Amino acid sequence: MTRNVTIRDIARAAGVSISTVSRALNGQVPVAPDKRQRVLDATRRLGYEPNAAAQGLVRGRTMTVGVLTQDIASPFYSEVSRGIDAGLAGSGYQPIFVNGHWEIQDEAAAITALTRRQVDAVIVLGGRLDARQLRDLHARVPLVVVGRQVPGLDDACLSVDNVQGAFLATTHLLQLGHRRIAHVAGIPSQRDAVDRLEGYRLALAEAGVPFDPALVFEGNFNEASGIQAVEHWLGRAAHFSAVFAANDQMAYGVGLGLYRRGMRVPEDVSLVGFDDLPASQFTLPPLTTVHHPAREMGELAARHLLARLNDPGAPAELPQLPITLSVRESVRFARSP
Amino acid sequence: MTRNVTIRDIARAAGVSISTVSRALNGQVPVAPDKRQRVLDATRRLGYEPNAAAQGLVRGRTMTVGVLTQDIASPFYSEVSRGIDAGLAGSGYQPIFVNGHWEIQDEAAAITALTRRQVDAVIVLGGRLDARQLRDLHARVPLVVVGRQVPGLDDACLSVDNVQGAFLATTHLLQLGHRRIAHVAGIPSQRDAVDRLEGYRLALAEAGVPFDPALVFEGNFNEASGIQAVEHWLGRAAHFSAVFAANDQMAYGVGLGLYRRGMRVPEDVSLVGFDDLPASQFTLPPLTTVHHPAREMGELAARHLLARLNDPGAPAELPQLPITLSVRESVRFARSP
DNA sequence: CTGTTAGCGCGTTCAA
DNA sequence: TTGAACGCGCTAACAG
Repeated sequence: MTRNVTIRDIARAAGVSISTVSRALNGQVPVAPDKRQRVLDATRRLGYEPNAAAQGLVRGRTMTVGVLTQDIASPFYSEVSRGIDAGLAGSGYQPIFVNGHWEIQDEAAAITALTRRQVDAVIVLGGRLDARQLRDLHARVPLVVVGRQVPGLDDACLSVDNVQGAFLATTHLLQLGHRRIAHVAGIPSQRDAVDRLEGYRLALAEAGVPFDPALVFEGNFNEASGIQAVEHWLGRAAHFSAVFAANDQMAYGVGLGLYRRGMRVPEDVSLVGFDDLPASQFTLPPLTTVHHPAREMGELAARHLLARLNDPGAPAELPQLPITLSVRESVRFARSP
Repeated sequence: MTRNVTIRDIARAAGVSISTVSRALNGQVPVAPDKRQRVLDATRRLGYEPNAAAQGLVRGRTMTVGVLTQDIASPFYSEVSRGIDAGLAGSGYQPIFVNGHWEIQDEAAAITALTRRQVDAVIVLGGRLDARQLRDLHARVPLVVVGRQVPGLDDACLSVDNVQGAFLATTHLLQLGHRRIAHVAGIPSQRDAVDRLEGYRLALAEAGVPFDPALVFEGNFNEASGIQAVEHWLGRAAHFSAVFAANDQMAYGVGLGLYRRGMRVPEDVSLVGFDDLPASQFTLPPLTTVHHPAREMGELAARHLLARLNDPGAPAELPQLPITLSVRESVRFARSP
């Protein structure tokens, strides 16, 4: 393409030095009004845009915050990203998103890409990067980890009490009289999954309902594993009146699996999810689910980083966001046996 | 944080000049094996990462392609983005995503942000930017516009034949005996919406079914407007046996609206969507919908740009991707009247 | 094969 | 208030 117009072109066109152009544009230092005007005119006329890379090089700040997400099309992380976008709006900082694909190597490569781009801060959404790598990163740049609790990085982690959320969901079912509650768990290597299973067990224990391993199916957080769970249970004639899925996507799958077998939600089986994705308001029936404040977490992470960027001495403390249950229509009283 | 380690630190540590470091790392020019090794060692030991901004400055290429998307959490554009991500994988180019929020001003600001960052190419997903702005952009940097057909920019646009897609959907319904087919249209200022309405009308005309304006509801591409459409029709006792929604999200809303009124899909009403979002495989029932090759479009856009970046003289031609119907379970024969 | 040097575009001293 | 000059970190001639 044609060579970009640079500050020198503007200087020449306005008949001033490049430092005057710089000053007129950045507006910290006083500049004679007429010269300022000439610079502004030339800028507009030639369509000048300062080169961000050059600015970053000399200023030592690039005004970007890197966001490592796992899958740009994952509904849950998209919500967090949207929050980040909103939290950064108007701050002058720009998010740059990279994908880790839930693969340690991709994640590491993505972090490297961010580092090379000299991002001023980093937000990591989930992922498998181990604690050491994250601590190393934290040592080089302000960091917030969303959706994970990393040992030794507590004040940089923003997550929700998953045990509590699952407890809430299960208790809701229990209070409605359900006793045979099945659970579609998530990937056991992910802490969230483990915690949610834990919350489920805790709630059962508290209600004096025995835990039955046959009612737990290990899924992978995708819709398909919800279907598999139903097939699995029905194939072995397991008996249950409710299902708690470790995320909404698996709950959708459960709904479909049940439908395929001619069973209705909530008439035959009650169903509760986890995450409260926007889509869950529109499923058939609308899904009762644990509300995960994804959007808010993103926004909070962004604002927190901005605060630290503007005042490195600012106290770190990230609050833990409350988790609630969104009660909709996928749950009913258990029929008396 | 602590000052970054630079090429000079490596040079010192390895006892060579900075140009040797550069050469050893970039590996185009021959370097003595022992020196190369010393450089590599120092690099690893000090954790050196080249500053991408500085590289970009001198090379004139930043190895990034800017992606202007509208809403990072929109299921459709996420799919396209995922395709872009895949298409760029391994090329050395990195996508950087910015959001336009379907607001001309935000879009313009986002483009400016990309320009300032000296992106080597741009992909625009939808949006409201007018043809002039896009042509200006095209003049400065290789560009592909996905999901829109911009006058005067034909060889840079990648979209699908929306008329044809809607025609396919409507014809499918007609062939199954439906005569009263309602349509939830999209935002009339968006070309896709207009084209899909057009395809619907064309199909009706070809089948000799009169067009009834009372059966068209103008939605806004969100789930909620699907519900509204149903309320609207039922409120005026409109009579229909099938609904074609201009996108899947509105189709979900239609499904829910119908459910609220005690009507079942497909037993009482047949339903067809447009886009074939991943979620449509798991709705109740799985949705028959026009398959929009979103992922492929993203990938194609990326590869196309890569080709042009590597060989600016390469022929431009972007193919038009075929559009098909994904037949699932939301459609049935019309009951004889 | 290697070191020295000249910029890439910009912000920021330092003098004037 | 302004311009000249320096340097941010790096690559690419240019001499050796």
